[in-house]
Amino acid sequence: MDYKELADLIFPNAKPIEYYEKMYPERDLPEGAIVTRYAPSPTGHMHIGGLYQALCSKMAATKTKGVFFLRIEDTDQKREIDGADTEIIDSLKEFDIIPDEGMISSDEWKGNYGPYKQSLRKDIYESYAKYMIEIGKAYPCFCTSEELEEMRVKQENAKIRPGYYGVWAKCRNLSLDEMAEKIKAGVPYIIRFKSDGREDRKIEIHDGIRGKVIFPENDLDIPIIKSDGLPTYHFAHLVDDHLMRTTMVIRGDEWLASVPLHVQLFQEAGFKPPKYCHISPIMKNDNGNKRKLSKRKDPEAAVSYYEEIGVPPEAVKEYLLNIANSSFENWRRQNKDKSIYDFDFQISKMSVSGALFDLTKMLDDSKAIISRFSAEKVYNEGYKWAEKHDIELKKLLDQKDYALKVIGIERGKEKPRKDIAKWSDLKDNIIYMFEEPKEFDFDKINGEEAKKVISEYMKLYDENDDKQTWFDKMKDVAEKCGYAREVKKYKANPEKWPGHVGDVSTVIRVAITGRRNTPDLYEILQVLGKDEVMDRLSKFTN
RNA sequence: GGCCCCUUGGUCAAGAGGCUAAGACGCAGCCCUCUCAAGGCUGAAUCAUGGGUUCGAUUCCCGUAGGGGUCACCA
Repeated sequence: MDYKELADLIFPNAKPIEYYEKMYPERDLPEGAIVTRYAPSPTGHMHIGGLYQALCSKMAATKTKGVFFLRIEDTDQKREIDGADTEIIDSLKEFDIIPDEGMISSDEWKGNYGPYKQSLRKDIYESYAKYMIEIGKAYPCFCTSEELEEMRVKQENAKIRPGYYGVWAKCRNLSLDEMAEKIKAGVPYIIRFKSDGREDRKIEIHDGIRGKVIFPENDLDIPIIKSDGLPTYHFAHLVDDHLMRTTMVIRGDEWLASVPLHVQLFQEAGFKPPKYCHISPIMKNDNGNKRKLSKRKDPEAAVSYYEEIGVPPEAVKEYLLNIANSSFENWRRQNKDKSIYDFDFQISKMSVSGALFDLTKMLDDSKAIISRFSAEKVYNEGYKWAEKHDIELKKLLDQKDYALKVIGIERGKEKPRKDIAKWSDLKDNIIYMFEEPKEFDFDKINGEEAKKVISEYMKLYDENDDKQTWFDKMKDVAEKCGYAREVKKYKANPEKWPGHVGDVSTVIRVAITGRRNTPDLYEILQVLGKDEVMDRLSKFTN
């Protein structure tokens, strides 16, 4: 019995790897092009950290005219959640982080290196597992989970490093004949990697974000094929990223400690390892303690949260990009209308320590983005959101032509209004333009005095006035009622008048909108139209 | 616990052996021919800690503390 015979016994039908090597050739890409991927497990809702990884990967690939693909890592059937894969696909679409290749539904994909879903690649893994056995780098292990547990307890009690290695790796030293015998006898087994690493030797790793990191070599004979016949993460990573010709692996830093194993796997298999980039998680301050954003505890960890409160996907991305490369926000200020893909994203500039999530800052980004949207876009996005989350807002927006005018107030100027951070702010922002206010809290000028101001104003009001004329009339009203025409003059001699033109316009503002603070009053009156203005004002004079 | 990584204002952070240690969010104040939102200006606020190396360290080295990650037939 030799390795070849053992391999044939275990995987009699597996194709030689040359078959796949030919099927998935090296990619013909320009110099320096990065081939990278987002490779989530479909185990739950899409997480903001996942979106962050996908964004960074897409940025890196796009910048170098490379390839960004989506691979679904569903080798753990126990943890798999139905529909999670399509949720991931949909989320990426929603955020316009479109993969060049990868799954486009539960069972379809685009691209020449598929399937891009691990459960569909079982034959491929078998070929490569067989290959590993043939070259003497893998072997069957017959230990039961009870035996492994027992071993772990022993190791723990003896205070030695736990794991399947060295003298603890019992099956590693079985003769090939013994292995074959057990297999023929039907003893269940898994396939393990045969590590030649030594724990007392160091390996230097060059991470694309962290720089040089030194680890002990891996000496664990880790499982590569589980008893269900599917590969473990590590082995699937080796096979897939080799065959998909990945050049850069961008993933969460929980994988950093596995890099010695991974480069060893590539080396022993005779393949070229990718460049690794481990990104730090997004954290949250929990009572003074920093911790990873958690799907269970933190609503803001789920990407769906932003859709629910109505933060545009663009804003979420911009915020994430700020965290990734802080020079982004300066760039953005200089390049307000450019696509994010024009930004010179540097994966190496990413922070090594995890950033605390800051919703306030994201909302600030969001305000800036929404302020630059056209009225049509605000209308459309707001409407889409309202249909799902706020039926009353939807009703208002159903008066489309009028709603567009309302939304257009102070929009499209050099300094557009920045007062909407999320669609859930919209209704409160515009409601008084649709419904007459019911409560009026006049400020300085109230009661009979306010009535007088209003009736004087009604005498002069002409909807055809331009803004200057309109404001001059406001000053006339102020003067007529005994207030200062100019704020400045008033401030110079506050004892001379009971108030100024600002106080007077506040009366009109409150009478019309029920609020003391609103956008430009002139524009509001224009949009409301003469009839409505007179109607609202006359309530106070009758 | 072993191994690995990290530590600049409240937050995100730039930075380099010698700088008044950028910028952004937030906060405070002022300005801006009507209020807000903006915008402009100004301000308060930072190099975890103890030792070295050095003429000089926040930057380099070592230790300490704190934080994070990892040690599965999970990814």
